[in-house]
Amino acid sequence: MARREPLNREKVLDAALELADGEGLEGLSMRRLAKALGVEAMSLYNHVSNKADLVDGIVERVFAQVEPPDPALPWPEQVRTAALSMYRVFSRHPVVPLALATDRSNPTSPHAMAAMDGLVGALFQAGFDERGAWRALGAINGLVFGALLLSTGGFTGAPGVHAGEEQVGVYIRRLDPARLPHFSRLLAWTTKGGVEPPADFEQALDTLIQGLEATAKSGHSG
Amino acid sequence: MARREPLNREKVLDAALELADGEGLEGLSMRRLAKALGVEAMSLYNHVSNKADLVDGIVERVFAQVEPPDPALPWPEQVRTAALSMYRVFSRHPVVPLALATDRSNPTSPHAMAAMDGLVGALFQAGFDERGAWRALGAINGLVFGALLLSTGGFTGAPGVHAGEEQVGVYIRRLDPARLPHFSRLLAWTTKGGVEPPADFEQALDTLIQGLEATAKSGHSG
DNA sequence: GCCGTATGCTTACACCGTAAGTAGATCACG
DNA sequence: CGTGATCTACTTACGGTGTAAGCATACGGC
Repeated sequence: MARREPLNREKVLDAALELADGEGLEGLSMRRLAKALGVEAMSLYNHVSNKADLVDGIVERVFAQVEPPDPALPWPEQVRTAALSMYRVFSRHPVVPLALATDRSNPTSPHAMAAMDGLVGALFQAGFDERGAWRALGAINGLVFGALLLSTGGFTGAPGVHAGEEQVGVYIRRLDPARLPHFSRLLAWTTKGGVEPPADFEQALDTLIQGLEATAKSGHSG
Repeated sequence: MARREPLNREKVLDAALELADGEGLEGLSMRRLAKALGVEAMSLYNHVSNKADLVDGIVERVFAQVEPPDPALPWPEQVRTAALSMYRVFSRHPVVPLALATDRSNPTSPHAMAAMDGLVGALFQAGFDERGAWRALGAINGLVFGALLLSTGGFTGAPGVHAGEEQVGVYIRRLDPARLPHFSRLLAWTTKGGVEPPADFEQALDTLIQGLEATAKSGHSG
C-alpha cells in the first residue's frame, strides 16, 4: 500500500499553470488537471475551493513574478520597466490576461496590488493628481493587456501573428485592394516579416509614455 | 397546422446578440438561444455552421456599426473619431471584444477590415511608414480593447467599476496602506466617485494620440 | 402529382463543474 | 496500546455544454 506523495495547493497550482500554458485556458479542466496529477477530479477540491479559485491562484502566482519598479529612477523609466515587466511575464503565461478579462473575479491578489502600487507611485511622482493617475493607469494597463490579448487571442485587425505565411496569403487575397487600399498595403508589408510583437509593443509603450510626459507637464488632472 | 414564421441567419444572429448582451458570453448557448427563438437547439445548425460561426456572425454584425473616419479631417481627428466609434459601439456590446480575445478565430470580417482601413489610412496620412503604421495601429487597438476588456471583465487594478460601493470599501480595508501607500490613496479617491469610464478612456486616447503626433514628427518608422 | 431539398425535431455521446456520500489512512490523546 | 477525529481521495450522480446522426415534415419546381 505505498501511499502516494501527498498533494498540496502549490502542486495543484503549478500543474494547473503548466496545463493552461500548454493547452490554453479552455484546455484547463478539473478532470484533465486531475489526470495530469494522477488523481481523481474531486480530490482537487481539497486544495482549491472552486475552479474560479484555481484560476485566481494561478493568476496570483504569475503576478508574483512581476517586478515593481525602482522608485529611485525617473518616473518615465519606472513606468516603462513596470509595464515591460508585466508584458514579459504575461507573454510567458498568456492565460493570465485572458483569465482576467474573462472572469469577473480576482483583483484582491496581493502581488497584483503590489505591482499596481509601484506604477501608481511613479505616476504620483510625475505630478499627476488622483484623477490623472487613475486615467494614466488605465491607459497603461489597457495598452499592456490589450496588446497581449490581441496578439494572443487573434485579432490585430490582421490574421494572428502566429498564422503561417500561407494562411496570411489567403487572407490577403480575399481582401479587395481597391476597396481597402491602406489596409491591404499594410498587410502586404506584414507578410514580408518585420512584425515582432515584443518590439512593437515596446514602441507602442514608448509612444504612450511620450503622451504621458506631455500631459503630466500641461496639467495635473491628466 | 399553422407553420411557424421561418427562421433565417439574420434572425438567429439578432437573437444571439441580444441574448449575449443580456446574459454575457457565457450565457449564450445553443440551447438557450434556441429556446429564445421557440425552436430546438439543433435547428440553429441550419443557419449557422458552428458556435464559432455564430459568434463570428455577431462580431461582424456589431463591427458594421463602427463608422470609418472622414479622410478630409486632420489625421489625429480621424484616429480619435475612429477609436471612439469603436469604443462606443463595443461598450454597447461588450461581448464582442471578449469574443475576439477568447476565440482564436475571425478576422476575415468585411466590416472589421473596413474599420481598420480607415484607421490605417489616417496613419499613412500622418506620415508613418508601414512599420510605424503597424505599431501605431497596434497601440490604438490595444488601448481600445484593453480599456474595454478591463472595465468589463473585472481588472482595473481595482475592483470593477461596476462593484457596489460597499464592496469597494471591503476591498480597500483589506489592503495595507503602509505597504501599498500609493495604490490605497488612489483607490480611496475612486470611492468618492469621479470614475467615468468613457471620459477616462477618452483622456487615455488623447494621451496616446499626443504621443503619436510626437513620434510621427520625429521619425517615420514610429 | 411527385420528388429533391430544406427545415426542424429526437436521440445520443462525450465533455464540463461540482454536490453528496463513503472508505481508508494518519494523527492526537487517554 | 486503543480509539476517535480529521484529512484525503474515490465513487456516483445531476444538470449543463456543443454537436453528430437519423428521421419526419413541408415547400418549390417540374
